[in-house]
Amino acid sequence: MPPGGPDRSRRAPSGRLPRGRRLVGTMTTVRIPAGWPATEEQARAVQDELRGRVILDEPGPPVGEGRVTGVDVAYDDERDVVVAAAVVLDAATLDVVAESTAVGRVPFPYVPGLLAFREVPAVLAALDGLPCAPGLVVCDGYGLAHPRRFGLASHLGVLTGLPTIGVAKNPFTFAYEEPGTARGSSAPLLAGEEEVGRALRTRTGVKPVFVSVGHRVGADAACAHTLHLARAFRLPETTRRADALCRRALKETAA
DNA sequence: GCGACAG
DNA sequence: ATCTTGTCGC
Repeated sequence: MPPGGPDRSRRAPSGRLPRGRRLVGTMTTVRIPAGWPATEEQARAVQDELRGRVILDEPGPPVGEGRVTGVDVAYDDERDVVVAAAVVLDAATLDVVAESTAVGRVPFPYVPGLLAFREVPAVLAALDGLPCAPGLVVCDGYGLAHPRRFGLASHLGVLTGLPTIGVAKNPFTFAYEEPGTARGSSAPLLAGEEEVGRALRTRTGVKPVFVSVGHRVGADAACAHTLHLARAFRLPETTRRADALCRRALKETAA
């Protein structure tokens, strides 16, 4: 190895060179945890056991103060690769404060109701790689709104102890009445008679997002945070940032 | 039994 | 989630 570090004169074929901003922050390699569920039955048993540890009676952090972190995951199932990203924003300005990514092998197939077993190890690693405390964690998916009331946001909350909420793009199997057309309008997300979340309109006249409580945050606060984070677009800035980062990291991992 | 089903 | 071109609009 010549002085000055790796040889950068060798170039990938033109056009395959990553353009744009370089990845910043840490890039962790994830191992599938020992004892990670291998079957759907085992995974459901884990959910049934951990569900009792969810905390639902805390109001959660104040809106617009401290830090808020978005987490998301991208896949290349062909290559058995998963990349997670965690992006920390200043809650007042929504400026990016820190970023972290993690790469690993896909630990579980996609099964509705068992999404967390696919995403959690990589997300935990991405959170671990952050140089600062995450504050409130906003997940791409559900928390309480789940067949066994223990979705991704609940799972991540219990494992980390952090306050979490889930903001999903689809109603999953749940029912809801169309909320009012104005930004800020909401309607209950229902599992039969039980309210498990809210359909929340973040942009006037645009399809709502589906908010549910994860861990240590109440439903009203979860919606207030979501509205605060989704000023210019339908989705919260946290998930937009995390989504963009893990996709970019996935592409640059393949190359 | 059949279909639906966060990402 | 991912596969994918152009297209309409600010």
